[in-house]
Amino acid sequence: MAAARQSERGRIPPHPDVRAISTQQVLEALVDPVRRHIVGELHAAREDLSCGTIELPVSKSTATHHFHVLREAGLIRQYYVGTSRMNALRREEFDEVFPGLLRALVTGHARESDARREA
Amino acid sequence: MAAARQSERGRIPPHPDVRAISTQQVLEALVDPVRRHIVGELHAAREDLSCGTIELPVSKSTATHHFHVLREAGLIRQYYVGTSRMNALRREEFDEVFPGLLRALVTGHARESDARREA
DNA sequence: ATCAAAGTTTGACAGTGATCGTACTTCCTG
DNA sequence: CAGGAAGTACGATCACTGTCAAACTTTGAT
Repeated sequence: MAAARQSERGRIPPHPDVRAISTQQVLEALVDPVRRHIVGELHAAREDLSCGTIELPVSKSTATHHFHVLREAGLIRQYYVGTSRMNALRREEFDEVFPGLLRALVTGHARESDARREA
Repeated sequence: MAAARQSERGRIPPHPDVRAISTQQVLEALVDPVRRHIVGELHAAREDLSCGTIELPVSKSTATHHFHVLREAGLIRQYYVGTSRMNALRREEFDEVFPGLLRALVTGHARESDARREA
């Protein structure tokens, strides 16, 4: 392979193997509402999203922190496209190790978002 | 009803309606490993357990705190029998509002307990 | 060559929550 | 009724984590 693919250029630290992630780590990641929002949006969008396209009520540096935590918890995979860092939900991989968990939480996310909108 | 049942005597504050519990509150309750252990034990035991019969690596006062959090999060129901405070997992109720969540987490609990035992 | 856009890194700060010991309450038993 | 068992309540620590601003890096456009 003569040239590294564009997606690989932006030295993003290696992603963890989901099988090496503990329930503890996953819950610590998902207990934060901002991070749960990110996961919910990625799940609903059904496509990869750049950090910037997900509206968050925090500063950019804080957002970076949250994406970092999600990546370390095996929930998202990140790669660069130009200057944008893309985020992909690691659905299948995650589901194999924590069956039903993502579904259960995203259900709650959707339900409570609806409730907010109706209010 | 001439006499209050024994179970009702020990003024335990009223239990919340599970439908009024947010995902946020549930996750804050379950992110703590001690509390997850309690839930796991209640789930495995398939019967109500007094606070004292669940071994915990913390002091009594801290244990009280954890049971309190679980009760407020709609995960357990408490009642007195003599001087013992019994704890019942609110399975069905909880499952109706957060379908799949308990199952998903207890699965992880069991799996990781097994891993520890094998080591 | 610049410039702007998109994120990252670093350091500091503040709020929260888990923890403990001590003192207190209730209930059962001898 | 005295003693013990089972928890609770209260305050005080202490560590962690979410937050931000400021300075920096990399990439794409003009």
